[in-house]
Amino acid sequence: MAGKGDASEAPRRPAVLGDVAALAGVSAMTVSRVLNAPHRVRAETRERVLAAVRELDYWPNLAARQLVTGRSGVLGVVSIDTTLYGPASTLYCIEQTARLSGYSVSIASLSMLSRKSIEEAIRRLRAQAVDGVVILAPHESAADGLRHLPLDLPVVAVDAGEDIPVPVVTVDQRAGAARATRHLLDLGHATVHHLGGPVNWLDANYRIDGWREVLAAAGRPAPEPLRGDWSPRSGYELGKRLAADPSVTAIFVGNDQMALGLKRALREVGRRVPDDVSVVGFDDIPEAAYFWPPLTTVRQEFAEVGRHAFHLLLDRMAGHTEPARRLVEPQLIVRESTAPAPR
Amino acid sequence: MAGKGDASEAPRRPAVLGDVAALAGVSAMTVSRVLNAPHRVRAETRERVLAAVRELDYWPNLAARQLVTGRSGVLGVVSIDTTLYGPASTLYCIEQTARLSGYSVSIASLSMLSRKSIEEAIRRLRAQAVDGVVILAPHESAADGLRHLPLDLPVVAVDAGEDIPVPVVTVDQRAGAARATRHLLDLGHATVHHLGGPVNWLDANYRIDGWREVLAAAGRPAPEPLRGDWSPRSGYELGKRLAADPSVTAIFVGNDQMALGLKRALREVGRRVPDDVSVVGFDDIPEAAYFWPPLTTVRQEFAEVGRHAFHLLLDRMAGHTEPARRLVEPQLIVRESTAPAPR
DNA sequence: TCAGTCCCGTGGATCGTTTCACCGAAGGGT
DNA sequence: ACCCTTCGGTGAAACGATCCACGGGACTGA
Repeated sequence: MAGKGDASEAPRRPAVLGDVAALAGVSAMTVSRVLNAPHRVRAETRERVLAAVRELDYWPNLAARQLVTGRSGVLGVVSIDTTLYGPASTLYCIEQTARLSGYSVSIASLSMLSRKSIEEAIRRLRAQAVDGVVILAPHESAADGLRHLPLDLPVVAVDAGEDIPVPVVTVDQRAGAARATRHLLDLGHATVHHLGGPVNWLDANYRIDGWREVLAAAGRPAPEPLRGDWSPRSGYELGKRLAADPSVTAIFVGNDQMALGLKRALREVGRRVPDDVSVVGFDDIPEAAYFWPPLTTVRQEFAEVGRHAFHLLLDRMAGHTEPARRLVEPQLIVRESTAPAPR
Repeated sequence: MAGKGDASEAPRRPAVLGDVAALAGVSAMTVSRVLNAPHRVRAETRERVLAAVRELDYWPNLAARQLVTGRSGVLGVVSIDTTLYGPASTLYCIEQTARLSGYSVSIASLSMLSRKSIEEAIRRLRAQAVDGVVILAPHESAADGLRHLPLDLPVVAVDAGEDIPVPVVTVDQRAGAARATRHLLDLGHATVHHLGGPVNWLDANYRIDGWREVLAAAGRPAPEPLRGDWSPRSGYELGKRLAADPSVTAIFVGNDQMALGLKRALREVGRRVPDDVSVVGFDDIPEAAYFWPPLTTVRQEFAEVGRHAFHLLLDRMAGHTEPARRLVEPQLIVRESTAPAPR
């Protein structure tokens, strides 16, 4: 009545290293070698061991391994709201890249960035014995947390400020904003208004810097920027103010979602895009090309950011400690929401 | 020159349980009790131990704990493309909920759902000794993977099909689609066309079922549904076909992004929404309220899905094994993209 | 045949925590 | 003064993989 398979499969206890060794007729040491330094074992023996591994569906117990090696093969990612397009994309790409190198990733998302919440998240990840951490910290109040990190934990930050003791990879927000602004000036607009992100978001501030610099270089007045919260709603609310001012003909918006809200506000008062006012967004979310009109925007290569972050982290874990700042170039995507200034 | 703090802080070896016991003047056993069953220790002793814990900044080594208990306090989430709004929101909420109960979450995102890739992801998570797994598997080809899960691992699925040996929590897609379709019929449209998601996505199919049922019940003809890939681009491409047919006056679209693309196609041939044709989407992404016109759509409460998934998983881990199917009610959000049928 | 490699086994220590069985001491209620 | 409960200590054995030092065997090439 044994059916197929051996009759003694009742226990179902997951196989351990010793079982593999026994089945392959080798010692535990050899199995361990096959797993961790395959080239040091003769091909024939190696095959025999691997066959046993497959046969028993053996997978090494990471906890045991970690206990002795001190390494876990797990990376941590701490991030604010992974529902946002940017963090979500970056996270996704970090995970994909990490997996190819045999790492898993554990997440700790924050509903709020502060020194306390970051420290708390790091502690949780560290308790899990992650080998390294990527912090997605596009927030000013995160900087404080980043300056007081435990020194023995490899960390890299994404979109963090300057003056940070860890490597940072970030999209060159300043350059992106500059490109957007210059594009609008080149179209003949007298000046460019700005609807930016929240006050303590670093990207928001860098974008304002880039925008201001270009205006200054061109000798144009820089209107006071408005600050939204990234949501379409805030773009709409603040957009109503801009829409009411007939002198504004060009608006650079801090992200695509707010641009969407802004465009609705413009439409509601009968101002056409791009005929009456030109709009440039930021991010190039998948929807942007299908807004009406299709949105001119600045594309951020989040995938590249993720890849860089991972590789910088690997460097860190390998002991290289030069703090680097890796800039990823954004790209202006010209679509149909911008046009020459009306006269 | 010791400054503040003790002079012997050179070694910096993280404290272990024994250190705490020594400092508090109790045995290791007592420390362990304080950590795992605090009520079994007198308040005074407990305080002394906790003080030592704080003093040494002690955190238990999870690997060691896990090695003996077999529990890791880590949950796994396997998901397709966490960049999509639905999975991202669900994941976010699972993580938030899990954290409150002391669990961490580890992710395994898939670029493709198949039995093989699911098994592989599960294996990776299981090697990390996760205590349980949530699978976000809105895909038909995932069903095969779900039917061959290891029996000893607590699993719950989100958005999975029927006939699955694990608990499932899902939004009631059929009901959502039915509501959308009925809404359009109530407005006097002769029939409702459908632009759906990819063939092997379960939600897409359930939505088609719901749409068909309502049409059948009303005795209306059901046009052949078109199938996109969720992207605005596909909504646009397929939308051109619908836009070219003057007899279509009402379209129910499988998600908001495709609805966006569709609306662009309609606009390009001069058909107005909602005057000439009414459009209903699905998901209620944050942008939907700011599309032009604001999109009538079916809202999915992903947060609730995440919470339910987590609690079902807790049940499973506690040993309750009745397979449940928990339905979350979607909600029709009527905005301005729908109107009475033109005559 | 000899020296030099390369493979692989032995036996046990190690990582840090939980858990077991048992027992002693202190304190409260009757 | 008795019993019972609660609190806490002892000492050691797990958990499963890695790592160490060493040495013996098999193979190669000259």
